[in-house]
Amino acid sequence: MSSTPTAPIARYNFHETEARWQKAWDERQTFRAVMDHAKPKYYVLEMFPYPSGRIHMGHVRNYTQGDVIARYKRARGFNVLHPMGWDAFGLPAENAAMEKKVHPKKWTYENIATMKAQLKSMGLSLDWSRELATCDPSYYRHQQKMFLDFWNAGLAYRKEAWVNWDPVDNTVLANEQVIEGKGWRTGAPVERRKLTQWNLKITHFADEMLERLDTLKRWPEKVRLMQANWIGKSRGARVFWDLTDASGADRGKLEIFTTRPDTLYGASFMALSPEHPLTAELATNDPGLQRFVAECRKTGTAAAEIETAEKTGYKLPLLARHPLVPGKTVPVYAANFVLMEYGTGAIFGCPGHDERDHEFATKYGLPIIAVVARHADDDKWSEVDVQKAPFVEDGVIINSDFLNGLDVEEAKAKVIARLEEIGVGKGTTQYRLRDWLVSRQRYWGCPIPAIHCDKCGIVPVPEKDLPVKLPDDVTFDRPGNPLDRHPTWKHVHCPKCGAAALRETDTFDTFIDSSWYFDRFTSPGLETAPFDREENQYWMPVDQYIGGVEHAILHLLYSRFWTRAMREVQMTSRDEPFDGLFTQGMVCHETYRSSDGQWLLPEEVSRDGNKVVRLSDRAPVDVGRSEKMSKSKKNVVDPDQIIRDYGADTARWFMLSDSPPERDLEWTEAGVTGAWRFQQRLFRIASTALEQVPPAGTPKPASFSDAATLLRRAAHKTIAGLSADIEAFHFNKAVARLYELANSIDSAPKSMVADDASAKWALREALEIFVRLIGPMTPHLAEELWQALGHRALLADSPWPLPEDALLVDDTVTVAVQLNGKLRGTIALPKDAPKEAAEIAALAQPDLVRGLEGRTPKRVIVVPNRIVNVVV
RNA sequence: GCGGGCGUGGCGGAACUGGUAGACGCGCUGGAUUCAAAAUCCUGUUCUGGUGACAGAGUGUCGGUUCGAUUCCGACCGCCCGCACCA
Repeated sequence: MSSTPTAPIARYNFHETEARWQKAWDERQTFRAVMDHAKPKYYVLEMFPYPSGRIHMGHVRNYTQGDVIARYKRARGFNVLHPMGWDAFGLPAENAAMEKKVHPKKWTYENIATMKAQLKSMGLSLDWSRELATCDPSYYRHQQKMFLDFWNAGLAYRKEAWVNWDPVDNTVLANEQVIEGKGWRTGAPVERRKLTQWNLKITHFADEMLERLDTLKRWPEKVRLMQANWIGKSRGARVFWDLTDASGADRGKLEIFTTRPDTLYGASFMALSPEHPLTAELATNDPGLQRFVAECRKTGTAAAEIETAEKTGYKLPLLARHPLVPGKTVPVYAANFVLMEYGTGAIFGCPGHDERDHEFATKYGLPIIAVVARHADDDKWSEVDVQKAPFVEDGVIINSDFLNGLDVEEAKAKVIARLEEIGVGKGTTQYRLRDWLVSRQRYWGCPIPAIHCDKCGIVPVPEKDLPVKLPDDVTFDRPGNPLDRHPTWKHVHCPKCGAAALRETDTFDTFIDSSWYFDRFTSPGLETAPFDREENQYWMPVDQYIGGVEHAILHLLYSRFWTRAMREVQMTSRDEPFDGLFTQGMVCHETYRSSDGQWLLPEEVSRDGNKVVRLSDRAPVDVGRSEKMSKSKKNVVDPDQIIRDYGADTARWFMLSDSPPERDLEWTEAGVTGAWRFQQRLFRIASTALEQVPPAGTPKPASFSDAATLLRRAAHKTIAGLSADIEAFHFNKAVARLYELANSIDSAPKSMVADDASAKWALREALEIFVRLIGPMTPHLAEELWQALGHRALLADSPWPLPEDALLVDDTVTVAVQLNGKLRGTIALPKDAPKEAAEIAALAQPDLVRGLEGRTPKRVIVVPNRIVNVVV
């Protein structure tokens, strides 16, 4: 028998294993969350997906990260809520309806079924019993009810405003759906239209939402900054200027906003937005002005166009009286660079100290007055020539009567006080944030529960009539909103007077659907309310939210608003929905192009030496830089295929390796096979070690050999380090630590004395620790090995290992010996050795002695347990 | 223009509050195993010089603080992200 080769250790069969454990978790409802006041709760949530058809690698990365946290927290004894749902309303469903002649509902639910199966194959620790889809009337009925409550509380209103209109699709577009001035789907230049639309009063909470950003300690600084910039608070003043016509007759007041009231004495013109009501009024009998306004409207909103667009103005037949300088008047223009949406739609021009005003004044030959001088030493200052270029720095106020000699900040306060005193202005705060326009002329969205009655005006749909359900029998043969042309749906009776009336045919922006789904997860299926107060109180807020940084403003801002709106109508007492936020990086891949410019899929090309060729004809391929995976550039890898070829654990492991989770990850074939090989290697290491370890439950030996202690130290240090890494989202470092422990376990048997029972016990201990530590990352392999180790309970139900403190510190340390700050050698010292001993040992270190060349040390710096630096 | 981030081997990336730069992985080198290959195992791998012990250089560039700087400060160069005619 000795000539018979030992049977090769079986390869890890991930197909069979992963399916088996997924079934086990499913059957035992392992991840079902139930309220339990005896345990601390932990709510882990990843941004729910839009059911576009198939999951992509971005999803895989997002849900893997969330699953690591969820499984880890669960092992640490938390009552974890980790739900999943579908952001199921939206434009792509309608586009599919038009292009593929399939009903949006059918298309959406089929996609959900496909994607759910894909997510299940990843082995995520999700509570699927709480699954929801926002397109389900049982979900959106509550949304409609909340909207009515907000309306009632004055947080929802209709207003006429300039909106982005796609002339091909015949619908309003959100700002984010306008890319470089064109509709994102049609590519048609977006028009500006004045329409009456529904808005939510997000500005009501502008200041609170800004202030509270500072308290979101577990949010990325970057996201908080982006939100702060978006809200855009600036302090300044509103100033009223009396207008006259050329003959001096009174023409009313003009209100402007400025952040630089200190430069009021430098005013040389006034400028109105082309969309300002006064401009419109004057245009009625001024064809030249009409042409000017029309011209301004044509200018695109693209950054490049704005940058290069010349400042142009149209002189109005008006003069403005300076509020502080009796007798002084300045001309009034309509100007293309003044935005109606910000401030009051009117400004005063101070060309001496503003780039834009300077350009305008130069063009129209207006006076340029210096009112701020450069601050010099002491109380001195030097005037700056502002004729060629404006002086925009802080300085000392000059040529400004009672403000002279003050610095900018002092002058602002003083001039505001004076304006208020004489009643021509007041200090104010201005926000960049605008109210949230939520109407969409689209079918596949939540109907807005309102009725238009000729007699009663806009009437809310009575609560008993909710939900206003979307009709199924609609057609997509023409562009525009199918609800609007539905034969019967919109014809109703007014709930107030009973007369014939029309239903609102706009639907809500889908960002509303995603503004409260995390609350709904606390009470899925509840019919009487959006959520049960007690359940909601128990589970909310979300402890850890994970998603892409592309939602830094929109979704996260809207959700923060919706939470406050619910508070306003006494549904909750909460201010913020997300306690912790993590924004993950994108998944990228090289791009490939054939010589005729066609994009190629990664699976269509092959590396041939150092060249890349097309598989079909070996033609050379241009390799482009790594970019975010996108269908349009075809640089996508299908998660399904990866899971089929390598298994879910491999995909998960690769997603966590190497790249820090907040940074972009480059998907490579080599990386995946590397991850796969490690899974196989682990299985082999464990199988080999299992042959040597004592049975489960063998008592801990009274003493340990050196080899045993070495391994135990490695294992216990890994517990401590890995726990810290996971808490800090350093998954790449956690992976590196696990490689190290795997290497230790692998080499341990080789250095083990044959009959060292303590080392064998330590080997089992290290293996058990290792298996528990990989549990959150590669749960299937971990369960398999856990069972192989002789455990009957699921690893998913087993607690996280705790390190023995005594094993976390070494009793000897390696101390570096430096000569003039340069490393010469190292010495081994007992931990916490006295400084004197360290110095003596260091000065005896042979490499140092040689380096000293007989010189006497001038000074010796000893940093305990770290370094001894000898200075000569 | 404003705001923010980042520059470390051939590559992805480590390095706690200033204390042995390059952990871990990929790739590559040489070797073992094999008829051969794949897989696996062992060895080496920042650069330059040297057979070698070793020496010198080195974290975008230039300077500063310090016994000691990837880390702190100043100036510059490059890349990335967000916002942008916001008064």
